[in-house]
Amino acid sequence: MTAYKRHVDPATISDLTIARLSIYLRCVDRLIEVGIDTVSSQELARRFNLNSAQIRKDLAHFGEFGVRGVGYNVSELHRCIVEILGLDSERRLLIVGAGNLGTALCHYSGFSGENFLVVGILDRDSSRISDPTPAGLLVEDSVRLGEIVKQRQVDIGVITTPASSAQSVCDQMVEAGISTILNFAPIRVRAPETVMVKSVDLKIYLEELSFHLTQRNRNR
Amino acid sequence: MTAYKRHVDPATISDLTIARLSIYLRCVDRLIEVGIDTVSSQELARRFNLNSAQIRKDLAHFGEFGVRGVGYNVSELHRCIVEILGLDSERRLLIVGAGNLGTALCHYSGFSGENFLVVGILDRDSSRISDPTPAGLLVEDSVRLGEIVKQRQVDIGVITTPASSAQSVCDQMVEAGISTILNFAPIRVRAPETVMVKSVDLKIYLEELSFHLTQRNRNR
DNA sequence: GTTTGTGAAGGCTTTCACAGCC
DNA sequence: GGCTGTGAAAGCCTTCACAAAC
Repeated sequence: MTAYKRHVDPATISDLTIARLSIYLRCVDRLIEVGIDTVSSQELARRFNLNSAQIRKDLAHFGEFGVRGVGYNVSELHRCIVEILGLDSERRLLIVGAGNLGTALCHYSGFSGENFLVVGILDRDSSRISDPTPAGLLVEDSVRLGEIVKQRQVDIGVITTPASSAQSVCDQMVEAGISTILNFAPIRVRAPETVMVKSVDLKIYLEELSFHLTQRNRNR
Repeated sequence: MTAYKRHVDPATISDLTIARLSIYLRCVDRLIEVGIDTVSSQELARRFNLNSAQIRKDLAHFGEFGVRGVGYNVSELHRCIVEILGLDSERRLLIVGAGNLGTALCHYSGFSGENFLVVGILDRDSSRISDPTPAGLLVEDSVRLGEIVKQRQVDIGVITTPASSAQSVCDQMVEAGISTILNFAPIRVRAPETVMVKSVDLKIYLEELSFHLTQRNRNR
């Protein structure tokens, strides 16, 4: 039983639209905090620096949530976006690579709060194994990856190894049956079509900013 | 004296092109490791899962680096991309928000290696102040932000506070003269046109993956 | 022969603007 | 009056395909 009706084939919905739904969810959260219970797309756009037509179009992919002449009911909108994004189900994460970034994400609230839960952190370097992370998880040996994925019902694999081992970790994850991977290693990992891989390279953001600093200095 | 000539107004170059230059740089790094010294756009595309026309077009914004019939000289390409992105200058970062993410980034190699250097980490919570981070930096009081920005010649401000304080930290950074900001708080911060703000919301990636897991389960 | 650099085409995304509804 | 939902327009990005260069 769903609270919303899809208007279009979900496979045709752009990742950009999905990413924006997350943003809208943050906005709606803030409106709830402030105690607002009805909001128009214009008001949302004005408050959070968005485009009202885009908000309406994004939401329209999933049904008709609004009331013409009135706007959207904030708590209903919240419920619908949560359901669309599947945030009403628990998602179990396994982090592979217990370096700085891996251990950090392990206790980063965004990664282990509400419906997301880190169920393990692995490394192949024996000197890191058994260091208890501040979150209370032990670092385990990555040779146990396959076993752990099954035992702990991992939904999402997170790669935080150096570039050199990322592809092999990805292969092991796919082999173990993981179909959804978040990769922080600075390399494009390859996986079968059926596996969803999302890559995030934090250094790219710094390098982009560096480019803009360079431009700024030239224009002086 | 620059190693490359711009063909177009840099302001018209898309951020997507700049982000890809970072990716190309990683690829070129790997080619250098492997000892390859000439590469065609086709070969680059094949090896790293890219599009050859796009590589050529991206590079063409900044000059003519290739030799027709031959390809690109790997070390020259490396030098040029480094220069375009401004990675030949030191970039000094100040992190504000000494929670899990902030302290993690502080010793994440991508953030404090080569030309990027974390010169300070601040928090307004007195219980966090003076905890030495593993990188050896002390957490300082964020009331000193303006002073520290000037003293330590900060180039890039990094916001790792909760959403609720992000806008105020951003305002303080702008006030202190920082023109380039990387924001990890899950909120769109507002800044004057002259300030470049890049936002990264790690939770969005998880929520996107969660959406795809939901789709997958429905289609069963 | 090979490969670059690039106009043109195609595809995708955002924005406009208004009919339809409250 | 107001606001949503949406076709059409505009804008942006990627890909194709080939002339120019080696």
